[in-house]
Amino acid sequence: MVKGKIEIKRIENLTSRQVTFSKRRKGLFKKAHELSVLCDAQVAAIVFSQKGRLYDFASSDMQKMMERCEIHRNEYFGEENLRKQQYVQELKNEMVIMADKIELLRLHSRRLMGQDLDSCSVEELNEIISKIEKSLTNVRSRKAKLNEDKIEKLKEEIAKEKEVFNEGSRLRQMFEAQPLWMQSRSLKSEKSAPSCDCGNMNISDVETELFIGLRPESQM
Amino acid sequence: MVKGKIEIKRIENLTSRQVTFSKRRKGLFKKAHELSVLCDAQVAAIVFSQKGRLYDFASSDMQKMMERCEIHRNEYFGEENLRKQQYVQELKNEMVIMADKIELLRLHSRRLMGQDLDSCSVEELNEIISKIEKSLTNVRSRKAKLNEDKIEKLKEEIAKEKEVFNEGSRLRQMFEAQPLWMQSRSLKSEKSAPSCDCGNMNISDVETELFIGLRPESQM
DNA sequence: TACACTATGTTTAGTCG
DNA sequence: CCGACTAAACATAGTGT
Repeated sequence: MVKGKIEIKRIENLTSRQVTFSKRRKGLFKKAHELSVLCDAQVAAIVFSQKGRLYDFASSDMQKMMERCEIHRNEYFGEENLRKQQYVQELKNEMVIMADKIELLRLHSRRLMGQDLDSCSVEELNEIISKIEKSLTNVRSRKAKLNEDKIEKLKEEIAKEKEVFNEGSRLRQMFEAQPLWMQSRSLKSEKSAPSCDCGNMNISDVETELFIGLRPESQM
Repeated sequence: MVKGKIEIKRIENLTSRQVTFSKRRKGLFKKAHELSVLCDAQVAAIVFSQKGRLYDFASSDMQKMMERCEIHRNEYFGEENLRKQQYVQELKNEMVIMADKIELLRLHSRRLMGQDLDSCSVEELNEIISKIEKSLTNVRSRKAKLNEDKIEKLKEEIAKEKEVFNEGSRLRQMFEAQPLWMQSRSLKSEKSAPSCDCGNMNISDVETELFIGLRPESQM
């Protein structure tokens, strides 16, 4: 039984630590109680075990204890609260500004729409008219641009169509100019496979054009 | 030097009590500290003296200590906080809605002003044009109304002026139609006082008209 | 008032059942 | 795991300075 003084540092042995925790906790609360009685003071002791379990002692009502405690720490808390209130106030101010902006924009829009003009002088009306006319010009020119673009596209399409049509009619002309024996031969080859062995034909460019017309890069 | 065990009850002697308070308080905090270190626990001790003075010890951060304490005891506080946060969130949501509204109104205005039309189709442009034309009609008709009102007022003014003028010229005509002797007499009376004793005149209506002309209810 | 001292009571680490 | 035990360490009431 060798009992020596102990170092104040974490007890590594779990069991020892738990036992000591229990004993000393009890001792602490006893001392707290004695202090409160002997000296007529309010004493509270709060202990959280490693596992997060709460043990507490309070000489008088714990709630009152805590309230008094909060008076002291309210300095911090109060600041926090004030900061939040200021933030809310800032938000509200911004909202007022936004609401004004909305009202102004709405009025502006309405005037541009030719409403709420009762309070306008002739000069103001003139200004609005000039704005609207300018705007009308802008919108119309935009529309005109779009329409022109569309027309341009259509023209191109028509041009292409025409191209195809011309190709067709040119071929037909050539076809009609051919001697009859050649016509029948062409018809026959069209009906069957497109493979044609026409090594004995002298109008070779017709054949060439026929294939170029189907290639994507071919243009007028 | 008689030292015996003491009863745990309030110390009546003030000085003794204060001394004991100091000593035992120190002891309590020391024990609290030892407990926290030896057993790796969080320990807090709070002492209020009779005078209301606060002494406290906390093994780790007091704020954290209190927060953990609040987890156990504070439902009201948490709710309060949550309520505030929700309020702030509501404000923020409203602001987002307002911002959207502003953006929409701004876009509407800009379109009405003939700007930012790139993304509009021809149909949309037609709609805008029809709006603007309607608006232009409105504003112009309002302007016309104002101008007409103004013209009406001016006409009235001119009519009054004319009235006064007519009165004057009629008087002049009558004056010129008078015989010479009467003219000189009139001139003389004009130069002197307007008082005229003309009882021997037979053109009495002239005299009457002269006075009626100055009355407010007289009209052409 | 405040500190130092010390006899004595109290607490508790380690041990045992 | 718990409680009991015990001696060493500790805390402190009363006292003196």
